Amino acid sequence: MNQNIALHNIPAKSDQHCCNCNLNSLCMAVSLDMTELSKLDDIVDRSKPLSKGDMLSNQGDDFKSVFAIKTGSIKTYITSCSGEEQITGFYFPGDLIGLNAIDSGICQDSMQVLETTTVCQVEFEQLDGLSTELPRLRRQLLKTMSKEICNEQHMLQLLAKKNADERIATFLLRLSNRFKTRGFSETRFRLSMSRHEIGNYLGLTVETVSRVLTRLQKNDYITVENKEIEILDMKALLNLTQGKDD
Amino acid sequence: MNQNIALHNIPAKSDQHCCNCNLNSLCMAVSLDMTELSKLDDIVDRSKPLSKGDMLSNQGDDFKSVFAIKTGSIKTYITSCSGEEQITGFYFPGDLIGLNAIDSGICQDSMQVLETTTVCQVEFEQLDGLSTELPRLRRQLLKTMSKEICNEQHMLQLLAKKNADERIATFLLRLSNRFKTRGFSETRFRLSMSRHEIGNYLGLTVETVSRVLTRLQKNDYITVENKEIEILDMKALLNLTQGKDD
DNA sequence: CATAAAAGCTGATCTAGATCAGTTATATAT
DNA sequence: ATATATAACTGATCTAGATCAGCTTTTATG
Repeated sequence: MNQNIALHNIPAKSDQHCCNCNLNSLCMAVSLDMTELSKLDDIVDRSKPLSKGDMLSNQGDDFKSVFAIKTGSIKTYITSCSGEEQITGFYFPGDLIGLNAIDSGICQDSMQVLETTTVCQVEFEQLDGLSTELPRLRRQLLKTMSKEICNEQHMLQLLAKKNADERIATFLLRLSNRFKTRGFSETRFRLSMSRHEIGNYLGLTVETVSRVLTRLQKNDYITVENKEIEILDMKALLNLTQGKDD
Repeated sequence: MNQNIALHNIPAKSDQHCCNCNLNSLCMAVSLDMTELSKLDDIVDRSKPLSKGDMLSNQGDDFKSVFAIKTGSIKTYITSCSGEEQITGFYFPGDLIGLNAIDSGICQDSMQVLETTTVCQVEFEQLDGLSTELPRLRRQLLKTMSKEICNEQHMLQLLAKKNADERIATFLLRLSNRFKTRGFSETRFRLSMSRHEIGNYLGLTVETVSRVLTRLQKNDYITVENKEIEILDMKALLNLTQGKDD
């Protein structure tokens, strides 16, 4: 039996439902049952793949939708009145972004695609409406925002207190952890962002990012080959993040 | 007629209801009508005044309640595994704190009273329950968290990109703004936190905080007398926050 | 009220990381 | 495949703010 033909018999769209999505245990759909999933599914718009550089939102836009990432990665950044950019986060499959615009009704940050990426778009008013009948969805939205606040509080600590080595080590371990959660390798992964973007996010210059990565490689904590990272000594990196240098 | 006696005829508790609270247009009660306010009132516990140094929560505690500040001020901070503290925010009357624990069910930060302070305590499970019947309350909780995320994103930018003068100027103007919103003077106020705490929050040492405050005073942008601040030249401070030095 | 402790200020020195400058490698376009 | 632009790396130098040290002022305590 020809597998290709068999595949053709299955409508391509069949995977394109929340109930079949392998991320429904990560995104806002977590904890919903089949009936609830289908209600969520009704208000989700799925995009064709977006290309590197595409914008999901621009700071100042009217707030309409939130986005759940299916594949790829996205950076969010705020632009100060003097035009300076500050990257506020990198997001991966299962992440839900855009909720920070609820208060003002205006997009508070810009969202740019870092590599070929697909997203699920949900109009916030519809999501908010659905959450009135699905307590678990309501709770999940609160949880998502709560977690986002905690993440940012840890970033505050990183920026206020940690040196360059500690920042980079923390960054790599945090990525490693997030990839692990998503079922990818925790020791080998590809950085979809540039050194410049890493530096911007971590409050360091490109040069410092380069130097630290080189140093970590010389210590045999990691190997770096362009955007490919392999973590060789997780424990050493973890010690670094805690300010120990032995 | 003796006013004191007249006052005695009014139960002391009469002000102690959401419907009479002068902060009900600032805290989570914003946008609730009288009926809704009274339902919120039913689940609010009001504390006797807390003293400087008292803890509202300790990082790691089970999450039970959120707090709305009535008078005074509170700092929140996270403690890293190596025991280092990072102040994550200063909070004033009308502010609602504790929502960042929703995700984990564990208090993610410690909350300490900076001066004599009174708070309204609300069990989160009750608040969450009430929010199912009061859409405006539900929306307000989302807004509060959304705003908190945006605030922290601006702090990320401050810590990643701004120099010491810009950080202090931004800090003072932000305080000024918050006092203004609360009906206090925007040009004269008292810092309830120490120089050490300001430095910790802004990623600076105490010495640098002192030096910058002295410098701003020498430039006639502000006057500093211990904890009393007067802003003399709002525009100059604003220019500073935008990285202009003329 | 006296006294100890904590908070705040200021000068001198040091250093992590920024800045500047140049090279090499990679990605994109022709 | 070749040219060009962009990203990444590395060395040399500079500097903002940390660190160290000593002093003064304010606050807390018996």
